[in-house]
Amino acid sequence: MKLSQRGEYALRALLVLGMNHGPEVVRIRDIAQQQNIPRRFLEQILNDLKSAGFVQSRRGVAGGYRLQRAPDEISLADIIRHLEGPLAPVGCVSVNYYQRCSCPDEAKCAIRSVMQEVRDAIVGALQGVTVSHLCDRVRDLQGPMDNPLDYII
Amino acid sequence: MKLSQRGEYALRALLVLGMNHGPEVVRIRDIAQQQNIPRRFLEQILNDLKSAGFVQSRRGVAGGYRLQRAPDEISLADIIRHLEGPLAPVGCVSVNYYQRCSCPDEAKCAIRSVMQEVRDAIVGALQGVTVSHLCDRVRDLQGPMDNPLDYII
DNA sequence: TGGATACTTGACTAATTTGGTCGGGATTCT
DNA sequence: AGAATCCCGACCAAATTAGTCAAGTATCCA
Repeated sequence: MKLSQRGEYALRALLVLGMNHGPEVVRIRDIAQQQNIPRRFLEQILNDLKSAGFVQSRRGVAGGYRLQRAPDEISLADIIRHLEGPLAPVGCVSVNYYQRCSCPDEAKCAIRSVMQEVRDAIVGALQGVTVSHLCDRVRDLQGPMDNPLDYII
Repeated sequence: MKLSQRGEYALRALLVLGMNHGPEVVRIRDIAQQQNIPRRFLEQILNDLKSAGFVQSRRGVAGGYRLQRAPDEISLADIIRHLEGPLAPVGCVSVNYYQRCSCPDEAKCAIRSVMQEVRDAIVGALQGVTVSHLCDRVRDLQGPMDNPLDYII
C-alpha cells in the first residue's frame, strides 16, 4: 500500500476538517494554505471525497466543506481504500478488490500466503483508526508544548 | 506497499530457485514456463536480481540461475525493498529511503504517526520471512495432496 | 573448431497513472 | 448586482509499468 500524494493530501484535509468539526464549514483555501496543498488540486480531491460521502459542502460566499459523518465514524481504511484501491499488496489477497493472479495455482501459492499476512497487518493497523483518533493524536503531539499551563508555573 | 507485476515475478522466480537450490542451475525458460511469466521480461528481472546479489548465473549451453546465498539468508523484505523501493506507505516514515514530506510539521504529524505503525506492521510481516520459509510453505501447501500415500490406501 | 544454447546489455515502446492546471459555470450571501 | 465560493470537465506533462527486441558474449559438446 503506497500512499499517493493525492491520498496524503486527502488525509490531511480530512484531518483539518476533523479538527474543526461542527456545524460550520471550512474553506478550501484555508485548508490548502494551512496544509501546504495546491489549491486547485485540493478542489478536485475534496470533490472526490464529497461524491464518496466522506464530506459535504456548502456553496457560495460562506461556503466550504465539513465532514459528512462524525469523525469517529470515518475510518482511515475506508478513506484509503476509496482513494487508492486495495490495501492488499497484490490483488489475489484483496478482500474488497479481489483479482486473480497469473500464478499456476493460487490455492497452493506460498507467496500469496505471505501477502495474505501482509494484508492483514496493514488492515490491522488501519481499520480501527478513525479521523477522531487522528485528532486525538494531533492533540497529544501538539498539546504538551502548546499548553499554556506549562509556561505559567 | 503495492507489489508490481515485476516484483511478483521476481518473488516467484526466487521461489523456484529456492525449491531447486543446489550446485546446479535453472534455466530462465524453465522458470518462465513453470511460473507463467513472459520470458524476455523475466530475463530482465533476473538480471536485476543478479546485479543486486540475490542470484548468480552461468552462461552457455548448460547455463541458468541459482541463488547466490542460502535460501534462509534471503529475506523477502530485502528483495521487495530492492525491487519496489520503500516498504513504508509514505516516504517520511521510511527508514531506508526517508524523504521529507510537505506537511507543516513532521514531528507533530498525526498521519505520519499512523503511517509509522503501518510501516512497522508491514516490516513485521516481511522481515522474518526468507526464501527458505517460502519453500517450507510450498511444501506445507502442496504436500498433503501430492503425497503418494494418500492414494495408496 | 564450430554450432547450438543460454545469459547480457541496452534501447525501444505503448499504455496507464500521477500530479497537477485551467476555464468557466452554478450558488449563495450581503 | 457583485463578490466569494464551490462544481465540473477538459487538458497536460512527466513518470511508471509491463513488456519486446536485436545484437552481443560466454560455454559446452560433438
